[in-house]
Amino acid sequence: MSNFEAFFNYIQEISGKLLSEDDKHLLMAHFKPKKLRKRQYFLQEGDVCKYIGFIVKGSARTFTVDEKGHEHILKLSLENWWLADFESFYLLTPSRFNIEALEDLEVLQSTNAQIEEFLKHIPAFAAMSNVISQNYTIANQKRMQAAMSYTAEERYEDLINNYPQFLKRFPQNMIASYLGLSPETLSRIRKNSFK
Amino acid sequence: MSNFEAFFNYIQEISGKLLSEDDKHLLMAHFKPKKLRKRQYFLQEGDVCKYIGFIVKGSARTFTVDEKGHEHILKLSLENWWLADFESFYLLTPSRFNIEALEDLEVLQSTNAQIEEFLKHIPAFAAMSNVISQNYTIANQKRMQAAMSYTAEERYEDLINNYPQFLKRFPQNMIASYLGLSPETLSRIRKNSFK
DNA sequence: CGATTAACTTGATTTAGGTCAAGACCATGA
DNA sequence: TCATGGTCTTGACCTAAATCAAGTTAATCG
Repeated sequence: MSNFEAFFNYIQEISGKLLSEDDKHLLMAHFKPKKLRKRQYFLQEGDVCKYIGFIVKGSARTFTVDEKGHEHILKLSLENWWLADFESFYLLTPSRFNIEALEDLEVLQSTNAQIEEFLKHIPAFAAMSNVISQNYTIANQKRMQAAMSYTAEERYEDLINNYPQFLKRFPQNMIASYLGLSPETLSRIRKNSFK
Repeated sequence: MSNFEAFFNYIQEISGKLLSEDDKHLLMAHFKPKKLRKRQYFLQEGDVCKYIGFIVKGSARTFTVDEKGHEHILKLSLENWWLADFESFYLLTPSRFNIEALEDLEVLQSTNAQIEEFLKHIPAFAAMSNVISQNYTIANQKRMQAAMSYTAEERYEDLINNYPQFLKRFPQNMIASYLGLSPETLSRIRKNSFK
């Protein structure tokens, strides 16, 4: 199953450990492939985020809608990223977020209870989990700092440097929302930086 | 050693597991008490964050200084919180942050290499680490959402609800900086909300 | 293929919050 | 004790970015 090959490689690469055949069978037994078409929702506001998904193909956005009906994108996700509202997933509380496929999406998904089992029984999976936690903490810290200390223009430059793939995969208005800008402002920033 | 008693209780409470006498001796052997007076630095920009500290008493702020010389507070920390620039601590890269005691500060500190040992040999410590990672991820997600979708006033109300201790422990200009506001703006917000 | 909808640009105007400046109110320590 | 420096408030002014509006270009789909 080629879906799972990519997934196994990812786990082994990030963790620096090998998966046994038993490990692989356990993962295949409890990660279910799921396909979503563009615009379909992986999670809707108010629902509990029962599943975490590993993105095999496609992209998604995690966003909120405020009282004025404005959308704010918190996260943009691509292949080999994990997809979930972690607050809702860990605590089993209703989510304040929506997660929507921006392109046709293929994920391997599993439940919180299952993840606990993987962590207990698959050393490579546990090691991967620790590395990812670290990476998340670091990325969050950086993003928070950017949001607080940088101007709109600096945040855009930062994105170009850190996530150049985003520019190819996501429409400009999504990027703007991710940066906390109106689409008009981002359009003007791009115009100015091209000279 | 009463410093360590509070620390042990914290680990046991968060992890839901007990520490053996051996565990406690190992922790006491490799967490060093350290005192800083108000205004002293736990970490300076450009240095590698070699130590992680558990705050036994006092408070601190983590901040950057931008090109214009403006300070931005990223984190305010109190008793029973961990103190470090995690990016620098995990990756051993020079830090972009300063960490300064806002009150006389007592921490128990240890190194990255030692933490790895604790994680390997002390189950309660490893469990605590996982819980804290979860809590951090959730808190970061919330804070990012607040920064992106809320007005200055809403962010202040959010702080009152989530961290009421902050108002008693930190001067108003520090709170303002933590919220990404000028001190004048916070002063005006407070004035308006009292009627 | 056209037709419809979504994405992007550009200009005019508004606004939330920042900056600058001055005064009031404090703690702290020699 | 009062001087000194940090903290908070208030007012006048400024600016980065949002909003509103209209037109243009690019995708999508029957």
